[in-house]
Amino acid sequence: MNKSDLKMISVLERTGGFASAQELHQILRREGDGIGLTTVYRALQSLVDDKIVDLLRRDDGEAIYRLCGDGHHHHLVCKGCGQTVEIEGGAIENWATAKAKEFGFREVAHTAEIFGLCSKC
Amino acid sequence: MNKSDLKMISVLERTGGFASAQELHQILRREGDGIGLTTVYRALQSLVDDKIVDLLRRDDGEAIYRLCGDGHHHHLVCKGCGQTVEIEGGAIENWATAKAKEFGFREVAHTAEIFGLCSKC
DNA sequence: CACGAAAATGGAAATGATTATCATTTCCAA
DNA sequence: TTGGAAATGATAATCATTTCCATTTTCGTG
Ligand SMILES: [Zn+2]
Ligand SMILES: [Zn+2]
Ligand SMILES: [Zn+2]
Ligand SMILES: [Zn+2]
Repeated sequence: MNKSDLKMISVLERTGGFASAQELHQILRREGDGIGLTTVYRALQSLVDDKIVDLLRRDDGEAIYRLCGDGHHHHLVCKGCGQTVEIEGGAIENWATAKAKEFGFREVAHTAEIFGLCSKC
Repeated sequence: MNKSDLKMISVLERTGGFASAQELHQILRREGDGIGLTTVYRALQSLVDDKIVDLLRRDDGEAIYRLCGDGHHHHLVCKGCGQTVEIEGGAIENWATAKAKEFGFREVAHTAEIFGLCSKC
């Protein structure tokens, strides 16, 4: 956890929803920070490794990042403004376990996200 | 649905699980087909538009494609060999609807996939 | 069959995100 | 203070995907 990591956490907090590495870099530059693009990528990767930020993909494949709470959870994401709500998996957790067992799969993990328009959008 | 589209369906059937555009192109070339990379991308995109193949992303963001049955369903994917089983969403469908309503989201869609190791791997 | 328009094709160049290099700077403990 | 490790950032390299454009194929019509 070095200086750049903290800087990335700070800008992610301020921007709220998602952002790509390139966008975060531009934001910092605009604010007068001379941080290099290389360092932005390195810091984000480090935060992803430490499970402090989530990495997901835009439709075009570009990586986007967001701060993410501890523990296992899922997301409800607004397609309009990017606002993200962390939610419990509820019944999904059992569903995933049951389906995996049914087909003889081991060491299972799962992903589940809901996309839609929030009340403001 | 032109000649190239059918060719891509054929090679996807033969390879079974996932494959990237580059990989599918190489396979066809190896088989003596002189198809161009551009055409491979075009055909795959067309099949995705027609919902005949699924597009998802490798960890590094590269697009991978797979044949996909009709209607809404989810997947159980082997991390080892890529074997994919199409499964029903079951409890997920209600979970997604309920969570969306709870937070005032409209026009919702969802994704859910389970990853693990199949009995052979 | 012959002709022309429209669609399909594929090679080459352009694009753009991400990663690799590498010289320089910053940290920090001894 | 100092020597080495870690961090930094400019630049170049990579590589999937898209764009361009000239050529070929397809296909309906006369
Ligand atoms: Zn919104
Ligand atoms: Zn879960
Ligand atoms: Zn397997
Ligand atoms: Zn579903």
